[in-house]
Amino acid sequence: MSAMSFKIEKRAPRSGARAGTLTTPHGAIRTPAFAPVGTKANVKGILPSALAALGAEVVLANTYHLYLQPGEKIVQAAGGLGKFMGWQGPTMTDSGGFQVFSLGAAFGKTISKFTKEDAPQEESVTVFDEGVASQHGQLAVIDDEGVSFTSHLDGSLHRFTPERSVEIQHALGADIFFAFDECTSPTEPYAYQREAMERTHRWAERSLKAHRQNIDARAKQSLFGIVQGGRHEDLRKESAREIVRMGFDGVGIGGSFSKEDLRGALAAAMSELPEELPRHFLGIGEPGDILEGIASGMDLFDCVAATRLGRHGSLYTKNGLIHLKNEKYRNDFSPLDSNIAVPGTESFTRAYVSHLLRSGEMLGAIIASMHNVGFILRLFADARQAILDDRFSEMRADFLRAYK
RNA sequence: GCGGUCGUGGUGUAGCCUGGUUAACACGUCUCCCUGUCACGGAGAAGAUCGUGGGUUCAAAUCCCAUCGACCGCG
Repeated sequence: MSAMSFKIEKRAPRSGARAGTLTTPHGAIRTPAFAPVGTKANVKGILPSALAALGAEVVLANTYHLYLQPGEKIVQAAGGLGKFMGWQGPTMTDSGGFQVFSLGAAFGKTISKFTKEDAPQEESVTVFDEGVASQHGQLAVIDDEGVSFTSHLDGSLHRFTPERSVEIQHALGADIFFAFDECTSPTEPYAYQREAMERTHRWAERSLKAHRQNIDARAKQSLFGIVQGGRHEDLRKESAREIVRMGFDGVGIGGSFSKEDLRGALAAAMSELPEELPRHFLGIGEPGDILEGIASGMDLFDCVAATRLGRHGSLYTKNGLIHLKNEKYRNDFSPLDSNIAVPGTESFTRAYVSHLLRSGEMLGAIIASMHNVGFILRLFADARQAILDDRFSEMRADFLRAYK
């Protein structure tokens, strides 16, 4: 018996889009839904009450970060992630797989969720042998059992295995958590993508086993398996089949893509997923990618872009991204987005927030983060309503026409 | 009046003693970037005829003289 239930209420007629409700022990999530990322048990710059006012129904935090600081025992002692951070709704935790690679091995190097096809192919650093590893300040050593890595905080050595990741995530206590996986660089060759994918499958099996052995956790938490396979459609299909076969409560689509691969790799994975399983698109996204994902049948998303872009001075608007630190916004006294009012930020002008950002005031980052998260949540709300009203394709086309 | 210190991009400084390719650095400015987070970030660009005038020298931000300005001390 799963700790969670998922009900699909409406399917779009001309795409894979669907609207549903995911019910967790801490409340319902109306899908398609966006989970703002609260890595270290906080969505940067936004109070939980404000987050709820913006329309968020679920928050995603991170195993890697909370394990390193303050330690999962503290979060457990607080009564779990939600209680610890003062968020009353559903929560999720990511397994730490992605972070071990993006913050450990590649810390400070060029690695991102998306790669640019025209960018020079930088040597990716995901695997070191012991000898080489010991000479690096940052490292991640993968073996079949798990990953040894150094903390990005103090360089200390740590080790994650699928069982350990599950154990930590049980302590964190989120309603939904993810199996520990290996996230490969898209520059790795096909043979390595296959090898990593198969390793991720073995880890998935072990994660599931570890979860099933904990009766208490099983009653309260749901575990999602992660589909890998890089940009290769055959691997994506195979991975989706394997993950589904294992019997997870839901499925996450992981890995890095190039813009060009997104649709194909996604479609390949989706073709193997049963309808009733909730699907989470890990680390996505940007408005265009979100709509692509929804059209493909994804139910859940999480992404740091909204808050990170906001902190760095970029704002989503109905007409596209704007950079508030640009000269022209110094004396632009118009609203942040004249088309969309985001609760709590309606009264601020571009000139004012531009000034706050330029002068390093934290309120600038807060307002911009709130605006962006509110914008994305509004996009999801609109998409969901459009699906219910049988006009998702039109809604998507309309949005993209205005959003350049 | 005398003695001293200092005048280098928007700001603060380095370089000067031991003259020599496109005068360096920080901050600021401008533009771009950010997708399972490294809060306070990354990349690139623009911007100074080195107070002014003369001199020495193949060559002066750098050495010499004068001059203007700022500051300090003594009258």
